[in-house]
Amino acid sequence: MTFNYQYPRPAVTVDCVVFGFDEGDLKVLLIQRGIEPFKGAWALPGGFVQMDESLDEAARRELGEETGVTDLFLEQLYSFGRVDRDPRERVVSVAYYALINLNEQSIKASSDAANAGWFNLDDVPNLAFDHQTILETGIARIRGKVRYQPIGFELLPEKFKLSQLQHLYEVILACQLDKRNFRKKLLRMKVLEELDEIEKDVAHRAARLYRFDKTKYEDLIKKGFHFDL
Amino acid sequence: MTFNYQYPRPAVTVDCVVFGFDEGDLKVLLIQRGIEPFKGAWALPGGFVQMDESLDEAARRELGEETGVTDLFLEQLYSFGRVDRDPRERVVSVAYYALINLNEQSIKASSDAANAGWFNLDDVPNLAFDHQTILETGIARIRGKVRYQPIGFELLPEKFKLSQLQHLYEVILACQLDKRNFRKKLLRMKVLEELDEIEKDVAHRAARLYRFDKTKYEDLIKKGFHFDL
DNA sequence: GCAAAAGTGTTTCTCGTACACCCATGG
DNA sequence: CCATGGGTGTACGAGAAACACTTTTGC
Repeated sequence: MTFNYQYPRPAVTVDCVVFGFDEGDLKVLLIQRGIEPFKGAWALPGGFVQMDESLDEAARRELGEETGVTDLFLEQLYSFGRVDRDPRERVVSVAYYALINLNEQSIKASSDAANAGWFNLDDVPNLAFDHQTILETGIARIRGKVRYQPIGFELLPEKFKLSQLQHLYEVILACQLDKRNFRKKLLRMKVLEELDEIEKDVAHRAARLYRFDKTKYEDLIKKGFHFDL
Repeated sequence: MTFNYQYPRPAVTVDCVVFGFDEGDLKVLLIQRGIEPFKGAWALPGGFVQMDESLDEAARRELGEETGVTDLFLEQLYSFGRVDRDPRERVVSVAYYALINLNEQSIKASSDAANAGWFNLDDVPNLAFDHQTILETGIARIRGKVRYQPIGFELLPEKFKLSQLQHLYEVILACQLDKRNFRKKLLRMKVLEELDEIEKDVAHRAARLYRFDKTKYEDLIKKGFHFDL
């Protein structure tokens, strides 16, 4: 069975830049391609958009199939349409980026792809297609967005220490932050809920745990509050 | 002649939200549709992506065909892919937004479309397809982006008065700004070149003209400078 | 008692904000 | 001389930045 159209059409795919944070490093999920072209090369997870699903749905479906994770932060990134970005034929790819906490979730490390793995951002191999560009666009996006949107929390467990949060920002922004100033700033914002719990079984003073309070955050936004760094 | 594919494919279009500023108001360019569906309704300019052009090229070509303007600020906005966004068939639209100065450029007010016109933002009619959503996304984008990227200058003539710039910001951000503080802030940034020229033939004290210095701006960026409001 | 991370305050300085009057020009 | 918009300075307060020591815990 084939489908006939009066004019030629690009194929439409979604590709996902999935960022994970595993208690120290920011990583990205890659899939090793099992078929040509670029067989054996690493690539971003993705696939064709079906006719009965929206772009968002396609991205979420692909991610579920390839990682087993369905409940994550997912946002459209950019669409890539260079004429020759796929050697076989014209393909337009709508890229998404996702944020995931690698401690809480257990990620299905493979699927129909030959292999899958988490790569440290400065240790990424050459990627298939224009996926290097897509990845760079994704990195630029979270670098920019983390400063004025509370997306960092998506990469942490629900309950976290302030030092974890600070370290996350330091990794993403590639800079050093002052502990006291960081704490003052975050706590002054009033978007963190201070929990009664503290971490357990550590060989040093146990840290207090916090939780991001989305409700409070949204209330503040309505009042004109701007999250900033 | 028809084109046959093994799997069905969405059609791919580009749609453009073209913002213009005409010495007082922020406007958007709309086209009155000459054909079904939504014949007679107003819509964003746009059209199908050809197989031999990238998405950016498609947007620029459509804009050239419908407005006669080719040299303008154009940036990808978002891709829209709701399954039923076009009643005829599945269409994925990659939306762009463009900024244009309506004083300097003379806009070809029509083309193959039945009619075209500039609409004040709070005077936009019901739009075809999901173009209302696309327009709102575009408005949200410039509202957000104008604060931390120097895109406002794209809407002004090359040489402008500080009061024009301030008024532009007031319109886009829908707020009042203090004249003295606004001037101090902008001049402190050192991205404006103070020209020797002043405006002519006005029934009041003539204003000094300024020009945005892109080179200085890019130098500052490299040094870690952040444009902000 | 030592290693390792948690937690805490003060000072300085920059910048955001609020605010009112005189200036230049054309008609 | 009047209407219109152009142009300027200061005082206050909030928050950014810089900076070092004590606390708690497990081993």
